[in-house]
Amino acid sequence: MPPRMTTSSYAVLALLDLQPWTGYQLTHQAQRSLRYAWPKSERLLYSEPKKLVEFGFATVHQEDNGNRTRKFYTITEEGRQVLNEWTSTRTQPPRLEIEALLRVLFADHGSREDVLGALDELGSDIGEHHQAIVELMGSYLDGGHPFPQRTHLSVLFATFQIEMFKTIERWIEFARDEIDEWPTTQDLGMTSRTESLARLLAQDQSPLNP
Amino acid sequence: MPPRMTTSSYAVLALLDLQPWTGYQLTHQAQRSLRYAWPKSERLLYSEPKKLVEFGFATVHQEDNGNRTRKFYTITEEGRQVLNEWTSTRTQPPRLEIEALLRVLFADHGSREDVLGALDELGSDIGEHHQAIVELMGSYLDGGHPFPQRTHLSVLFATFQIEMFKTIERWIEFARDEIDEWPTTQDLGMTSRTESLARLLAQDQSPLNP
DNA sequence: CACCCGTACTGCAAGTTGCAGTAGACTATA
DNA sequence: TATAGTCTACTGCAACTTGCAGTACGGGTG
Repeated sequence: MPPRMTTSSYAVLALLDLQPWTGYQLTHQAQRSLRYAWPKSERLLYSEPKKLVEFGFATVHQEDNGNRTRKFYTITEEGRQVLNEWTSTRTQPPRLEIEALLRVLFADHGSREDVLGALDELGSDIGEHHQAIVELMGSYLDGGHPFPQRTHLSVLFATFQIEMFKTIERWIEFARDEIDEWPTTQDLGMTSRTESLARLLAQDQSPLNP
Repeated sequence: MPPRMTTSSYAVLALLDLQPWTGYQLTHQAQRSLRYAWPKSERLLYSEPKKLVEFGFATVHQEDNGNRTRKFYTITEEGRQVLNEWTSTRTQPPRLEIEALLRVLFADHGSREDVLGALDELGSDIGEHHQAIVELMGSYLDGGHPFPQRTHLSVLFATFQIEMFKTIERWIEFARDEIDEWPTTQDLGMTSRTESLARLLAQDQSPLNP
């Protein structure tokens, strides 16, 4: 019956520590800034601040804007406290959900075009976010960080994203080249190319960076 | 009321296409082979084959093993058909959930040791799986693939994993070095190091591979 | 004045997870 | 030979999370 503080609750609490937000603003801010570390749905992001109020880790006050009201959430002293305590708890293991990879693993149920299409979708998703983060870094240099004292954290985080995106994009190109060599998706087994690949991997060497 | 075929349902169906499995075997097989493309809980993996039977995409038959029964699930012709149709549908966007990164982004609520600890946890999680996949590639070379005709797919998938793991491990080292330079976690803002980092990222260059 | 888009949410069903619980079979050790 | 521990083989349930539909106000455009 009683809900618990989840990682998502702490993520929202950490945003509230920056400034008070409305539910609507929180959903947008969270989806922009937390998307590649802790992606959460709009729906959840509306619910979390309510939970925080129940716990006493945030307060809510209404502001009238014409005929409608907006609810602003503000962190409390207790909220700041549990946020600080959270930093020394154990983290959950990482979790990568990439359906396009599943399509590669089971590519033998479809055509070469099918699996290449899945790679295209992955590439354009990643490409969009890649471009966005590069542009964001440009804006930081022009003095555009909304919380300038936190720039060192944002930039270190962005470094991860850029590395990740570049890696995925390089692999997609590699995979496309590999699949272009296949006459079909099925029953190829241990070809000579696959064998030399496996040999590299078994020695923990990267086939992408020669 | 009526459940739908989810990506997880297709993933299980694809495993059933390889051979019949019991629920217990499915959970283990799925967690070994799909873990880094489509990680799902043991609980769900027990439920999915039941759903497939309801849909008529699998059949179940009991085998007696002493005083207990094991339920084996087998794919049907309709199951094979929908599996083939699945390959040309759109994929879901990728989703990376990494709590350790959230700890980096909000590192200013704790000590340098706290955030370094979170990076350690990420490193050992990734390290374990990195080692496992390298060993798996070794066993493939020794003729150990359970479905030899699928080796080309498994190895291409493994290439992704190795690249990903190496990238994360390199970034962790980089981040550790960066954090070692910080006198504290808070309010550093745009230091000269951070600025040169941001400058590289804004030009879409990797600071890790000089 | 109608229509569309952005703001600002809520309700609900279904998908998913973690944990506790149940229970038989096999193995090592005292 | 008793018993403890581990592996096999699941089920039930509460809580967490998502996606979608629905509601409704405000501002700008034609």
